[in-house]
Amino acid sequence: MTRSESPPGADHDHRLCVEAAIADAQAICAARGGRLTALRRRVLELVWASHRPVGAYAILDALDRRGGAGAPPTVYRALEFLLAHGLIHRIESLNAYVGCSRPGHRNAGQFLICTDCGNAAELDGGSVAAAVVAEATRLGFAVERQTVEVSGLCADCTVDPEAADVG
Amino acid sequence: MTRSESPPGADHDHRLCVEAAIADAQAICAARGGRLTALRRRVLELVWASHRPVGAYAILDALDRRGGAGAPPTVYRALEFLLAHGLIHRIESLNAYVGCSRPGHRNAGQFLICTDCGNAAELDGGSVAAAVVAEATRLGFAVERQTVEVSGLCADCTVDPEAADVG
DNA sequence: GCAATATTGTTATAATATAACATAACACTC
DNA sequence: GAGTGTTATGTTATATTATAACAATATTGC
Repeated sequence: MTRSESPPGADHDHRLCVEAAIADAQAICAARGGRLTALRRRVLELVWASHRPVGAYAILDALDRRGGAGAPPTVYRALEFLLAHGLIHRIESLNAYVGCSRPGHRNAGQFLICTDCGNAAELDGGSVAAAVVAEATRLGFAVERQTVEVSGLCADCTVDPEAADVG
Repeated sequence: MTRSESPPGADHDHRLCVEAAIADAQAICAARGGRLTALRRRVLELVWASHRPVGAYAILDALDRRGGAGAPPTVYRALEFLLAHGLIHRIESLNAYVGCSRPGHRNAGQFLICTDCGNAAELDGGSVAAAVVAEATRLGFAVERQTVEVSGLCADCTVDPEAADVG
């Protein structure tokens, strides 16, 4: 249930990420009475297939290949469930979905998205969220939800733009 | 060419916003050799019809009613031009477009979006942008572009949720 | 087992966006 | 001011993302 706070990196063992994500999901669903059905679990695994945000229709295709379900609502409903329980995030600027790296830890949904390798790293967001709230408050605005999506080059791709095409 | 930095407010004279936006656009296009054609100008006016982000198809409908052009590419190309020249912004979380309140001033594209009245106020973004860059840099990430979209209740709607349904 | 609820299947369609190619307008030169 | 290259717009078709509406099935609690 505990994971590194730093971005994925080019050389990590991604199976551990997936295992941890599933374990977290089971724990959270158990605690909250949500049902992590086979379908929802498969969708969660597919979202976690890499650290790159995945489109709903890519998930649908992958399900199809594994003999899974056949229509968009199947996937969108599973995504909706996973979003509601904080197990995944939606990346607005990509219309895509990515696993939440610290479910249950009330993170603000802030992402560094590498334009080279496509990986999205989640920030813990304390200072950025605080700056947002401070600025908003100054203008009399009551913050409910923040979407912070920063694109650029991640550490791996800054060093060697070829290196980091990794799950 | 100079405008208030504060959010629109429920009682401002919106014609001044539109006039200023058009004047800015003319100045910027003149300076940069871009052509603010009749179509592009009409689309810019339609985006500026309010401080609420507008969808591409809403613009298309409005053009139609005024006897304008008839197909999506018409609108999307005009939006693309206006985006490229920094005259409008795209709100990713709404798939919609809103006028840039300070074109030419290299703003970061940060927005406070009221869930009640729908208005989107643009931040100047110094402190938030700085926090983002600081956090990213700490992780070795080179920032290229930021998307910051904060939803919540604006000052007008916090005071009186009925009041601010204004351009 | 049976009723109530939650989940998934299925069909159709809405909403947003772009590709590809044809035509028209403009702007520059001679 | 006719010819030419470039930019802009028109047009048709289609891709991509997402949801509505209703039927069927599975699960849970009794």
